[in-house]
Amino acid sequence: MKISRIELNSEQFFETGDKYFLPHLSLDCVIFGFHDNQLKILLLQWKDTFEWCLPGGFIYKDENIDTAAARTLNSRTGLDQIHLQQFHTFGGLDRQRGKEDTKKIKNMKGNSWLLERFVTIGYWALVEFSKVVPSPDELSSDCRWWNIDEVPTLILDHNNILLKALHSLQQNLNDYPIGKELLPVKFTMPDLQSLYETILNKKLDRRNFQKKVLAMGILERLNERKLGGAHKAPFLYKFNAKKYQKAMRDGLRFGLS
Amino acid sequence: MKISRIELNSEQFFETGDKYFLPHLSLDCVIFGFHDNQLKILLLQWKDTFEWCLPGGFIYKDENIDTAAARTLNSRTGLDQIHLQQFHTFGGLDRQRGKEDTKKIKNMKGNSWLLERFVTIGYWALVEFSKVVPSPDELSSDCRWWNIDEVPTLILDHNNILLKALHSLQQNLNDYPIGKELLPVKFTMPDLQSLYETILNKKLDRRNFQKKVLAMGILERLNERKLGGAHKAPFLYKFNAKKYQKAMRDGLRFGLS
DNA sequence: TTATCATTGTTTAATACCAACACAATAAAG
DNA sequence: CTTTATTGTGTTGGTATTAAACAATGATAA
Repeated sequence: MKISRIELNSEQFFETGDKYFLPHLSLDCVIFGFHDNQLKILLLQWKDTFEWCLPGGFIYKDENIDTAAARTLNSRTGLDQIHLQQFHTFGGLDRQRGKEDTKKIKNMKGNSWLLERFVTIGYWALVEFSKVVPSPDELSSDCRWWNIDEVPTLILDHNNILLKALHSLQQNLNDYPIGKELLPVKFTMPDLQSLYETILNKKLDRRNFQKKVLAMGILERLNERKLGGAHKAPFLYKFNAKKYQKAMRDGLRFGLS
Repeated sequence: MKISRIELNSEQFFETGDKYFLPHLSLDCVIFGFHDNQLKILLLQWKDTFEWCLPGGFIYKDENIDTAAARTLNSRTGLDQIHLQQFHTFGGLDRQRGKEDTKKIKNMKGNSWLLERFVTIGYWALVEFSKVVPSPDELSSDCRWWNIDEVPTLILDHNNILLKALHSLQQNLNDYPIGKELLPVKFTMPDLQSLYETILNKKLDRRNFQKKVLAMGILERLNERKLGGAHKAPFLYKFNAKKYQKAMRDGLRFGLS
């Protein structure tokens, strides 16, 4: 489905955005990628204040919130058809930009709807690093990947939102498969293990890990090895799309028997 | 903390509520209780349309969303200091009351802010059945418990919200202790097992269940038995408050080793 | 008063599962 | 060809889970 919406310039946006968007409500996306054995997230930098923040968005008055999240993700990455996981809604009283920002931010006046208090809906997404084309929006000067453990101080409570997203992702690992979205189509067992270790932030046993993920029944081993490394060449694997999706629906763990 | 807020009558509420509350945003509480071996939830009935719905509320412009949820819970049950678990935010385009409702609902006019499209934040809570004093609000004629499997058709997407809340609660059982909020102070092992079976909607093995919950290390067996039953009198237990809270914080399960 | 009943409390056995370890196979580098 | 670091696979011992056996007990009814 093609999403076509009005594009506002920053002045129009600051002054009349509340004609198009739900007031007091926003969404923020924590977009995870994986590259060079490092977990990364996509951050945006404000044009005038140079502050960093999560890529966020607003919800058109006649738009589903999940659709709005997908639209936001698409705008920053160019990607489509990505699973977005809503994980928490943040509604503290501190979620409001200060009046002093109007002095710094071009075109923003003291009565802008953006200076009101906002409740924000948090989503996270897993995307394939190499497929992303980071794109700043009208209000930002830069959009780029940051290593998860080098993220700077972000505006408002965005560092807290990131923390909660990471925690939600870690919880998710126990119940749902992961990797299809973060890895290239063909990958090795060490690649997958490294991904898990990075997200969970701990070392896993190589041999038991292999047994566990194979037991999930969502992997297919190819008759190919990844050559070029300094040592024994590991097999390449790919996900079985059907079984992967089934596991995404039904989950991998089960409760008390 | 005592919450003191303006009380509006229904006419004022319909006409000027948006002066006090965040527009387009609401919250809904799925309040679980347990009685006669049945899982129950608290529902509210609209005065004029006789439709049933989840007890919901709105968020004052200078109020934290979690505080608003606690206030709503308190208004319907009289209870304080209850853990409220936010589980999902619902933002479909169908979340809007029809214009025809103005004909049925007294004092509601066609331009009421309540007829706009709403995004709602879902919370669930576990409460002790016997301590609740169900109290309708200004707009509702009835407030009472319903067995979870006898819940009628609710307004908008409230049946779906309930379903998601139940699922979230079931997931929660795997990772966090439960029961302190739903059972009286002293209870038997069969009581606790019955609670788990009801929520999970499946039978559990009596002996293994006992071992499992005792292994959690949050129960204390009293030198008392529950007499009056037709057969062997079971021991009474109570929760160790400190250990229970620790388990609530840290969880009971751990991820991949 | 006593046998019966249904349920509870505890123990034990069979099974599945998992962390930890051992060792052979192998691609690249020298 | 030998060395090296890593990968692929198998084994082991311990732990957790499931399942079953059996004794204990409070109420009920003969």
